[in-house]
Amino acid sequence: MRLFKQKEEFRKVLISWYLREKRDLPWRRTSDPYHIWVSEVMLQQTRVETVISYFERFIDKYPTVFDLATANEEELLKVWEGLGYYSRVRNLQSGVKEVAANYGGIVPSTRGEISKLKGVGPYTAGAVLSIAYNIPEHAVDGNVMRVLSRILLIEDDIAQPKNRKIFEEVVMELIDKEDPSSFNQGMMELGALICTPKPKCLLCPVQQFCGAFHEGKQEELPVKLKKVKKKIVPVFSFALQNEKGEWLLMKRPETGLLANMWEFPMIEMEKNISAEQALYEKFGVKIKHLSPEIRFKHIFSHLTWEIQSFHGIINELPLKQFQFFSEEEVEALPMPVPVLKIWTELKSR
DNA sequence: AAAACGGGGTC
DNA sequence: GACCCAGTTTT
Repeated sequence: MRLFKQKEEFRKVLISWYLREKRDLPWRRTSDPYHIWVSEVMLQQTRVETVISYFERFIDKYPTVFDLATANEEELLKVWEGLGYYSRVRNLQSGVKEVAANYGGIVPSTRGEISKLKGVGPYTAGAVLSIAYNIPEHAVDGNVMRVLSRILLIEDDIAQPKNRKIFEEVVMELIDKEDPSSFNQGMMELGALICTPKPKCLLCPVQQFCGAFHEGKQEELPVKLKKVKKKIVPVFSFALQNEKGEWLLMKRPETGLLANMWEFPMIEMEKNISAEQALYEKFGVKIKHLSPEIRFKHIFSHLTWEIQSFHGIINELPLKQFQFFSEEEVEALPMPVPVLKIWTELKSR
């Protein structure tokens, strides 16, 4: 392909564009591998603008590997609250603990070692190695696959896991050995700013290298076939107070959806059961008066909750496994966004 | 290989 | 409503 003869020119153009146009982001003001690592984990499936404030707060609170290694898990979840994919932060702490214990607090600098850390997959490994240590390793994310599929007219389905290897091999052929950090970040920045799903080819610094542009196929690439059919799950949510005005919250299981987050008791709605019946059957609690609160949908990547929330007062003696919290205590617990939404609504009354 | 795993911005 | 975002882990 044409590009093969112009690899050096491509690198030069890409990197000079990147150095000129790159956004000023907090994690670009540091070379601390741990800080870079944190940013990469936060950025997984998450937009840059969303991550910025979380990153600054997180680094402020946990400036070193050792600060994070010794952090309290519930406090950690609270800092992550609203970011989503909460297993990321538990895996991150697990990985950081290993670095503190087995690597003297120094993030390892080989793909073999860093990839063994919890939460560090092929992308994050390559990103930390190239950005923090300037090692020529591939870091293939959605941006890079989109950019390369267009430049090289790669029509393999990027939703298929086995095809990721194609892009990794291309990057290893193409990467700049002198400045792999700017090369990888340049590819991603290009995907974020120019080679977007709806590409801005007229502004593109590497337009001359782009096979898709020459053939007018930039809108058709990359090929991505996977389609997910989402389930709809109707749920009841019960905000219950005891006679002292305290709130009943329950901690979700330690694995699965929203692991270890706190919520008002929630019940998946079956058949045409009433809220009162559901509450009695699941928790053995009888409520005199259950008043309907807000109804709304909460959309996850793989399912949708249709939430009907209720408010009620518990008069009878609560079971011992139930925990009640004051308003201040509730606010300190990590809660997922749909629960925060109900809570905010209740407080506004 | 496919599904699970959050939340929000955009067109 | 569909897409998709600096993906990884579990099944």
